Amino acid sequence: MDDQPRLMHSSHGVGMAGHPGLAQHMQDGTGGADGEGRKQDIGDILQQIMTITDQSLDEAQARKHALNCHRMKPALFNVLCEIKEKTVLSIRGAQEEEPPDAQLMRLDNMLLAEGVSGPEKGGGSAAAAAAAAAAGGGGSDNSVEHSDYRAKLSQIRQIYHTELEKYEQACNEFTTHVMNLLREQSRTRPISPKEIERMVGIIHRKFSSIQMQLKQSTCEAVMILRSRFLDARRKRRNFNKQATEILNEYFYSHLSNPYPSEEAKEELGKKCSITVSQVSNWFGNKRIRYKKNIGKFQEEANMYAAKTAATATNVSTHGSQANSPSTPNSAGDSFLCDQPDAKST
DNA sequence: CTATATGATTATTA
DNA sequence: TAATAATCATATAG
Repeated sequence: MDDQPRLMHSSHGVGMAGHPGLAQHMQDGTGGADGEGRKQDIGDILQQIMTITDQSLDEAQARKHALNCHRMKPALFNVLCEIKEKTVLSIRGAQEEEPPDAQLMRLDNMLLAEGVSGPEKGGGSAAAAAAAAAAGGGGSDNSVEHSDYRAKLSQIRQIYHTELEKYEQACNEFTTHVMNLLREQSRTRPISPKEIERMVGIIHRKFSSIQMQLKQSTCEAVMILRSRFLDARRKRRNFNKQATEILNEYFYSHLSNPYPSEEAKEELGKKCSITVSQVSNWFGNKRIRYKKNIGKFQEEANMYAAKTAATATNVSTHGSQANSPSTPNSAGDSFLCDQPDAKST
């Protein structure tokens, strides 16, 4: 009873001022009579552990078998189980959280939306085309225009699925392997189902992080593909001369309020054989660019003013209109009300 | 090849 | 929700 405190201090005398150190005690042995035998045992075991890597596999197997057949083995195993039972409580509950990872969900959603991870549309390309046409609501050339896009997309899809399957398979393989290993080991050391479960969880997490990389890169590829094929900016064509003529005529003849109504837009679109949204784009661009640099458009403005004047006179058969087109902006250009900065160089 | 023109998209605003 | 402003990506002129 009074042995314990003495063990701590007796051999050192002056107690090291702070760090007793476990190794120190073990080396000292403290001269205890009962420690001698155990020390010997521990030394033996350490020796065995140190040399275990030098042993051949057969030797190790033989030793393992011998241990397994040892008559004390069941009893020792029970003891191990008991100890483990007590200590396992501490590690349980340490890692239970499994957040559904927003990043992964985003990727999944996107892949699903792009039809990469969705159901196989198979050879039913006709059905897909029909669906696309129906969705487009009249874009007959839509499917033709995007056929190579879809081809590339399905290529990506195939790669994605192949890789995914490969990872899945590898994961299963590895899991099986590890479980076999654990089962094998559970003959010599106690392994709870919980631990196995945990191990499987760890493996799955690792593999799913790999899958996440795959999904990430697939998403990137799809995005690049999209921007390459579906971005209308990449295949921009100028409107033909006549169309711009018509649009400019309207713009400069409504310079004080160049905001065509929906009806007018439809009319213009029909005349120029472009869509209403293209008309809207054109007017949006025209307004902002005109406002930004009126000087640059002066000439154009004069030209179209003259032109409309000419057609007007043509219609009215009256030519002597004192229409001076040199300063067309002097009138109430109400849409210019807010002049930010006339960048005149 | 460089600079400008131009149609389309995106973000912001009222 | 449409207009605006900024920006992109190409077309075209020089």
